[in-house]
Amino acid sequence: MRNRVRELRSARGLSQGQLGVALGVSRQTVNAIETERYTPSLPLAFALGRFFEVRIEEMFHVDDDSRDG
Amino acid sequence: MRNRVRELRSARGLSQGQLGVALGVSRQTVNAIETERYTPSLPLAFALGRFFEVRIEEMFHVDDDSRDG
DNA sequence: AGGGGGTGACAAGCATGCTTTACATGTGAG
DNA sequence: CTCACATGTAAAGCATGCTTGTCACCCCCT
Repeated sequence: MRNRVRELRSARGLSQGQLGVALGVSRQTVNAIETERYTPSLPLAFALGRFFEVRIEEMFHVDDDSRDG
Repeated sequence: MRNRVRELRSARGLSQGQLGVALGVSRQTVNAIETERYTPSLPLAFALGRFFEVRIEEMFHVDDDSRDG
């Protein structure tokens, strides 16, 4: 799942750790999402969308590598 | 995670099984989402949004029962 | 030389999404 | 009554999200 989390985070001058605290997840989770080692859960995607004030579909897009599209 | 999947599905006259086929998941998965026994993954939420042509935030909303909001 | 912040990654372990299989209920048609 | 279909739920098992802990590399500062 491609995403713009790093872009949105660094535009706000935050570290991965700071974003993790703001979202209630670990630094490693933020890192893994940014490096696309895994796809966040729907609740975490909502938390990201709320935090950055963007729609989920603006932040994530399917990369043609998943059966769910 | 509250959702409008049942509403959107029945408005289109589809069974849970038919929706499952359209989404590439099992009938039980559709049922469990509609009865809110669990929250779908982000890829499945995307598939639902595409199928029903609604934004994810229009279809799901957090129910104050999750730390991720 | 040493310390600090930021990042990338891996491992073990627990929680949850999703599958198949299976059983129960209700409804409408023959 | 029997059949078909839609729905609700449960259990076992596999896949994945997320945690803590740890190691490594970079850059900057002292």
